[in-house]
Amino acid sequence: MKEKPISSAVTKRLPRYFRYLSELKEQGTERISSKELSERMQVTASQIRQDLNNFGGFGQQGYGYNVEHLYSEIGKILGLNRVRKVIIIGAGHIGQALANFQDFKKRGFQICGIFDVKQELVGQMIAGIPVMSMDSVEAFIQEQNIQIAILTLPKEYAYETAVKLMQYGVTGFWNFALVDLKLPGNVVVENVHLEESLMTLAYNLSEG
Amino acid sequence: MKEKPISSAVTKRLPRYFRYLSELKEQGTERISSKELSERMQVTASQIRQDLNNFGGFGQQGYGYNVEHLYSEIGKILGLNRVRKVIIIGAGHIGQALANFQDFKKRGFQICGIFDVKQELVGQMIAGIPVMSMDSVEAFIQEQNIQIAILTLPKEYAYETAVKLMQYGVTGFWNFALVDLKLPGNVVVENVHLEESLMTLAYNLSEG
DNA sequence: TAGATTGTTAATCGATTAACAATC
DNA sequence: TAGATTGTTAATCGATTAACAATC
Repeated sequence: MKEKPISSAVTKRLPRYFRYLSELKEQGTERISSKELSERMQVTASQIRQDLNNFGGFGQQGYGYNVEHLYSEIGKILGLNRVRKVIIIGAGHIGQALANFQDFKKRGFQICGIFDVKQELVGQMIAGIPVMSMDSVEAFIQEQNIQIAILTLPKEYAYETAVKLMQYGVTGFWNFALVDLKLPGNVVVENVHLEESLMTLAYNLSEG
Repeated sequence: MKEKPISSAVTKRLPRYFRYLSELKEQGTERISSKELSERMQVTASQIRQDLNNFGGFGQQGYGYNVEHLYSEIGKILGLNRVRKVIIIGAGHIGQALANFQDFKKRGFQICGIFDVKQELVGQMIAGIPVMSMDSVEAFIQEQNIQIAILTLPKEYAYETAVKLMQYGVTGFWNFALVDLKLPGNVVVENVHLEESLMTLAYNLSEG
């Protein structure tokens, strides 16, 4: 049983396939060929077939892919079929916006609490979720069995906080702080570096 | 004069170089070799030298790179040395969070206005910026010479709105709506698809 | 069956890494 | 000068695209 590791070039494209399939499903489209999908998505049909075949043969010669089935398979591959408990660290503007982010539920992410070091924020409700003190985060993670932390705190505190949260049991981070978290051990970090995205925009604008 | 197009693999790494150089500068480091920087950034020294040499020879044999100088050069390449006028379309949670995003100013992005179709939001102040009606966006863009629009509106309206804004004079979009904006003509679109980032996190968590 | 379209192998292309002569 | 480190060419690696036999 040799596990062939799938390149991140491929896995980063999965959510986009998932999105297009979700739209096709809503439109009531029953089947789609790699060629048709490639035209919509502006990629090559070859790439679509190669990508999907990393995970299995979901299509059928002469027919294409069944939209409903492929959608559900990619959902499973992405791990969207399970529920995950999440906390937000930092009740600032971005933390608040994310607490109100409606897509979480749809994707199995359950926001259980928001934490902040600022005592004056504690007790406040954000999107129906109470802001709690960072003092209580350890007990909360362990009692509630929290897996994921969303980091929306100043970059200065991101690393030390992440290390502590790991020790309490967190295994995944959605990191909005502008640092590269080099964490020891087996954790997953997904970065959203807004500032870098903004600079890329600036660069491309400067090109003409 | 043959303009060699620089691959996006390279240009997407520039903001990260910029960030590390900014940190080095703050620490007071005067010079750095590609080898030293490669260790900090966890990339190869070869890649750093290759990347930088797309834009010019910023280093010096036997010495390395002058931090201050390289920082400023990359800033110029990224186009951070000019001021750009920006509006936010959509005064929802993400729009509000971005209005409060402090890094804009630092990078030459000047938020001039926030627009929303909801009349009850009009007149409200967000981060010292007034929310205006979408009815007045055309005149505003033209009078104020707005270049960039940040799209934080429901995906259903993103495309039609973007097309209009283009016609009014906007040349760049920072798009937070979950659609691939295929816009006609010469505009720059930088996407921030939070939902896709979240799915990537889910996928990586599922791997173990 | 004939036509369509997959799954997969082979060819191409581009990006990354290694190596080293040039030079500060 | 000797040592360090660049800029750049060449080698390697990986990802994308093309092609086509298999098959629904």
